[in-house]
Parts: sequence; C-alpha cells; structure tokens
Amino acid sequence: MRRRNTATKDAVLSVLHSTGKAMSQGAIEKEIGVDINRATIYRVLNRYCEDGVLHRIVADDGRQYFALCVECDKKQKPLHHFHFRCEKCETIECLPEPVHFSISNDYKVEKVNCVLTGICKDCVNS
Amino acid sequence: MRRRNTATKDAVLSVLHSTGKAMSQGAIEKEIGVDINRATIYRVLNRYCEDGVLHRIVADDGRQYFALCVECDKKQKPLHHFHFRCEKCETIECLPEPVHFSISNDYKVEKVNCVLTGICKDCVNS
DNA sequence: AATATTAATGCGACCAAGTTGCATTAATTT
DNA sequence: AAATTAATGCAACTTGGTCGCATTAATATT
Repeated sequence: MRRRNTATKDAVLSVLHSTGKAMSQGAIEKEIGVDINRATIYRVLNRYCEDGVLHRIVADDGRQYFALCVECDKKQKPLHHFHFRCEKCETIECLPEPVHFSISNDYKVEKVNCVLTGICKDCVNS
Repeated sequence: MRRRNTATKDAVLSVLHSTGKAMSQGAIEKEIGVDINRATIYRVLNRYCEDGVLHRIVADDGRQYFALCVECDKKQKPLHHFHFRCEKCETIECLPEPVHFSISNDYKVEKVNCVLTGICKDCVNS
C-alpha cells in the first residue's frame, strides 16, 4: 500500500506550512482555495498522522487539530509540548514549553495531550 | 434563578461519588440505574460545572468527562492537575500530579486541559 | 394547606465533527 | 499502453452534545 503523490496532499501540507499553526479540517478547507471534499481532507490528515508527518491535537472544544511535526522540530520543541488554543482567532499553536510529569510505572502512558486555552499574544492586543 | 433539589441531581452526584472517577454522560447513564433522559443528564452536569461542583475534562477521544471537585480536594490535588484516560476500562482519573508551565505574559490563559492516555494501573495487570 | 412561580425534566429535532461504503478517477507499475 | 490499486467524491451514517417547547414538580407566597 505505497502512498501516491496527489495535488490534494500537497495542497494540505502547503496550507499547514503557510499558517505555521495547528489547523482543523474546517480551517484547512477554508484556507486551501481549491474545492476538496471534507472526507478526503480527513483521510489525507489521518494518513499524514500515521506517517509521522503531522500530529493530532484534540482541543478542549472537542475538535481535532493537525500540526506539522517539522514545524515542531524547527523550533526545537520537545516530543511532548503544550499547545495553545486561541478562542478569538481559532487557531492552535505548538508552544516550545515541554510537558513534564511523573506517574507511577503501573500506568502505561501512550499519548499526551495538553492544551491551554485563552487569548493568544496576537489577539490580546487588538 | 435559584437551584432546586431533585432526585436526578442527587443520583448523578452519587454515581460520581461512588466511582470516584471522571465520567462521561454515557457512563453515568449506564451506572445510574434509573432511567434519565440524555439531555437532562447533560444539563445537570453543565449546571454543576457552572456551580463549581464538577469540572469538565475533554479527553483526546473528543468527549467530555466530568469529575467531582471535592474528590480533587480530598486528595489535595492542585487546581490544575493531569488526568489519565484508560482506553481499556474507559474511565478518567484525576491524578495528583500538578500541571506546570510557563508562558509569555502576552498570552491570556483561561483553561488548562491535560490528559494522558493509555492503560491504567488497574487494567495493566489483567 | 392551597396557590403561584418558575426551575427542572422529557422528548424530539437538530447540529457539527468525523467516519465509512462504494463507485469512479488517476498515480504508479508492468 | 494496459493493469493495478491508492486516492477521491459523494452520500449516508454515527456519535456527542445542544436547543426549543410543552409538561412536571420544587420552592415561595398567601
């Protein structure tokens, strides 16, 4: 099941690159310009997550947001980092702040999902 | 708009007390014994959150879970604490582990939502 | 104790996010 | 150029959660 290159996949990646933030399917659909089916966008995003190109954040609004893993690398973000969801501009940002925790070895931790919510620095002064 | 005491509200609280964990509407409905409407349970839960009796956690499954704030107090949990969602027994636990982070003052942080996901200590040995 | 007030409930309809089945299209292999 | 099968579009569906509205019942008032 080798992956194939398509215009849709490229378009999704380029939108994520250009905004530099984590985006929901809806936000991507709005920004992407061309008309791409909702289900297709979800499938592209899910595939990228499987392939380690994107990571998925579930925010406290219950929705999924997707962010480039490369973006995180560039800014030297740790594997598990905080995310900030701005309620005004409706974007999610990967923060350089690492998530630290200690937990009994009896627990098997598989995923870490930390989201701060509020007004981001761009929106707080406007 | 003074709150009124009802059997439904008591039943919801007592289920949460008896399990000692954060529960979704669905889990509460299953455990509660009596037949209570879905919308009503949600309304009860939302009211309790407004009143500071419960707090709401949105897990990485995108669903809302509700936990007693008193439970947290008892175990001396900090205001912002980690939560652990077990994928096997489908419960969420409030952990005593506090959430620490530092972020630029330019951001206005209003909510903190941190969930670890995996297999809890009760399920890992079974 | 009887009545008035209005919060709480049940029901059904509704919405939004996300997924899935299936026929069709098109990227890669041969 | 033909064959293979991943990717897409569409519609239907699922699930979590909310809302409007008529009805019920907890509290306040008499």
